[in-house]
Parts: sequence; C-alpha cells; structure tokens
Amino acid sequence: MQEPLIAPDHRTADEDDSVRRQERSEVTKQRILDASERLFASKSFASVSLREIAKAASVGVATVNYHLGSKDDLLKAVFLRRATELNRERVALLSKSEQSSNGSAIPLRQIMRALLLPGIRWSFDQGQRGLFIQFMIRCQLDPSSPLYELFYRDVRHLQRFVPHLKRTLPELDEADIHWRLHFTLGALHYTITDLNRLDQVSNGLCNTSSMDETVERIVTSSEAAFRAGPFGAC
Amino acid sequence: MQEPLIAPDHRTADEDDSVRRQERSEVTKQRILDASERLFASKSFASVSLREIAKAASVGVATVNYHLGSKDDLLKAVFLRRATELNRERVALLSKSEQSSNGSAIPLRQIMRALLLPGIRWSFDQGQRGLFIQFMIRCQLDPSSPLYELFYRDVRHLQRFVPHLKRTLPELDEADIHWRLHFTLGALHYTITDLNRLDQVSNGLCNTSSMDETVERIVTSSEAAFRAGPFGAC
DNA sequence: GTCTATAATATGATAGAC
DNA sequence: GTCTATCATATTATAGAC
Repeated sequence: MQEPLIAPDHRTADEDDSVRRQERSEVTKQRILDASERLFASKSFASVSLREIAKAASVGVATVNYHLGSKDDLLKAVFLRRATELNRERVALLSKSEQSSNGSAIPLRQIMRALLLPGIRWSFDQGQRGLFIQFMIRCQLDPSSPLYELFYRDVRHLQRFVPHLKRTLPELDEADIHWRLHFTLGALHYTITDLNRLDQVSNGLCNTSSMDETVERIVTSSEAAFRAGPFGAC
Repeated sequence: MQEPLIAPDHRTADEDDSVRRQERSEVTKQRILDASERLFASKSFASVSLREIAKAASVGVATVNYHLGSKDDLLKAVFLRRATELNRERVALLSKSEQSSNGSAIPLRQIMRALLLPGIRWSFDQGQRGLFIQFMIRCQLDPSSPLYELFYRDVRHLQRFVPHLKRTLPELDEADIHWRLHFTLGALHYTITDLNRLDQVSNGLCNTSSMDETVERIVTSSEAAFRAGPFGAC
C-alpha cells in the first residue's frame, strides 16, 4: 500500500519495475471504480452485474474481485472514494461565511447557499462527480443497497448547520429548524435526481440547464420557507 | 374476466362451482399483489425474486406467473392497482376547494393541502397504502424499474394545479410556479420515504409520528416558499 | 496483475402431474 | 388453479495458467 521510503536514485531496476506495476495497478482500480460509478448512477445496485462492470472497465471479472473484493465491498469503495468530499465542501462554505460575518449571525441566504450549492454544483458536473451524486442519492433511497445504514450515521455535518440557523432565526425553535432543514434537503435531492421531470411537467418552460439559475431558485425558495415564522404561531 | 350476466338462481351446480373458483382465484391474485407490494416497498425491484414473492404469498412460483405473467408485468400490475387513486384524491380535493370558493381564486393553503395531504395520509396508513406509496416513489427514482418511463407520462394531474396557482398568485409567472411545485414535491417525497432520517438527525426532537403535525408543517413551509415573490425581483 | 475456465448458486419462466 | 420438477440462463466468486 505504502510507497517505499527509499529515494528513487537508490532503486534497483527491479524496484523501479515494482513501482511502475503498482502505478498501473492503481490506474486499473480507479478505472473499475469509475465504471462502477457510471453504472450504479443509471441502474439500481442489484441490477448491475460484476460482468457489466468488468466489461465497461475493459478488464476480466476476476480483476474486479482482485482489487475490490466482493460486490458489497465494491459499492462501499465507490461510495467512500467521494462521500466525505461533498460534506467537507458544505462545511467549508459554512466556515467561510462564519469568518466573514465576524462574530455576528450568518445571513440566512449564505447558510442556504452553503447547504445547497455543493450538491447542485456536483450534479451539473458533466464528469464523474455528476454521476456520483446521482448514485449517492439513489443508494440512500434503496434499502437493498449495502450503504443504506451508512447514511443514517452520516448526520453530523447537517447538525453543524443547526446552531447557525438558530442564531440567525432566533424566533424558531430547534424542531422548526430541523423540519425545514428536512424539507430543504427533499427539494435538493429531488432537484438533483429528477430535474428532467420538471422539464417534462413544465413543457420545457423552465430553464433547467442553467446551474446558476437552479441554485438561485432553490436558495430563494428554501430561504422563504425558513422565514415562515414559528410553527404554532400561524 | 366479466361476470356472466345470468341471474344467480338460474345457475346450475357446475356454474356455481365455476363462480366460486373464480372468486378464490381472485383472492389468490390479490394476495400475490399484496405480497409483492410489501416486498417492493422494502427492496429495489431487481433485488426481489419471484421465489420470495411466491413464498410470501404462500403459493408456488408457477402460480405467480399464471396470474400475473412476467416479472415486469407483475410490477406494472402492482402499480396500476393503486396508482391513479392517489392522483384522483388530489384532484378531488382541488375540485372541492374550487367549488367552495365560488368562482374566486382558491386560497393558497387549500391548494397546498390538496397537493400534499393525500400522499402524507397514505404514507401514515399502517396497511397496504403506506407500503404502496413508498414503493411508488422508490420506483420513480429507480431507472432499472420498468415503471420509470411511465411516471414521466403521468404529469397531467400536476398540471391541473398550475392555473389555480397562477390565479391565486398572479405576481408569479408560469416558470416560477413550476419550479416551486417541483421543490414542494421534493419535500413531499423526501418526507414520505425518509421521515426516519429526520428523527435521526434531530435526535428525536421532531414529532414525526403525528400525521396532522407533519401535514401542517409541510403545508406551512411550502406555502411560504410559494409566497416568496417572483424570481427576478429579489 | 490479469486473464480464462469453472464451480456453486440463484434466477425467471415453463412443462406436466394432479 | 396450483403444485413440483426442470430448463436455460445469469449471477458471484474463485482456482489456476501465464
């Protein structure tokens, strides 16, 4: 796993060979993960076969097993390769806003943007990130996926948003905030996985191809939902 | 398929037998559909096997095929048994509001309730309806399900809401309305399929066991999102 | 490391007895 | 109508050659 600590100029010809082979191996592994990500994004976990994956990655079936173990392990590897990255982006945006507000409450719009922008941005990515985020959200709703439980543990980064929302909206209690956070995430997930349906329902009236417009629209909508005063008072 | 038009008292003993057998057959078919609904609600389409279904319905594998045909046909039958019912409920609530408002615009809260109440109500149903709505939403997001395309055609009942929203909120243009309808449906779907996650994230702080509270909260939140003024103007 | 070949098992669908 | 038995096929996983 670890690169040997010997300086390159002290390597023998055999050692050089070994390093080159390791690099080639890593490339193959990533190619398998890429192919898996692509397939899992467009089909449910159970309906993708290892043979399909092997074919898409241009390797033999055994190579998949060699690098990534069982099918369940493969799925976890696909997930783990990028999962934390998204949450890190969210929290990074939140921290940046925290710093620039110099000790006073973060404006609601900035909190919403930190929560929503990374997911939307990834979903508009034409490359692997766009595929990944679809795969990720689909797995969350697929109870037959081995990741299902994993998601339920991954809630800490969301909880980081709560104290900031409380401070910015002191008239809301914590339950209010959690409920609206939930509805906001619903809008986000539906937007990421099913923007085509909006196209369909609206007969192409909505411009779903602009990332900036999509972000501004969902941020505006979510902000308004949060501003709706405490629950009992209406 | 059709019940014979002969009056019961003119039936021979053989005909009575035939009718009884038909009824028993229908019961078996419904039992298979119930079992399928239950399994598809908790696992993805591809990961449920016909053998599991047969076992759950206490029939042989061949009986499933006899009554429902192929696996794809079975899924469609499970779907069709209840699919239109939900949309009918929505449109019925909308029509009722239309009548009671006597020619003037329907209050926004009533429109939201017509859109959201049936789905939430079904999801709180302890029986088969609660299972069905989970199955339905999951299939919508599962591109390997044979129903995937079907959903994209099923948009007319949603479009019925648009003119009413336009009339109630004349400051919004049609694109605004479609976008917010989209976000509202996202919140709804996420609430139906993943209310447990809210429990988890909020550490049990939110009372997710009350249907009335859930409805009022999502209606309040969606109403506020629709009231957020036209998109360009903020 | 990567392949081909194969083992062990599971699946959807159907034939045929009752 | 419903069952058991079976077909043809597909699957995951692994053994063994190179």
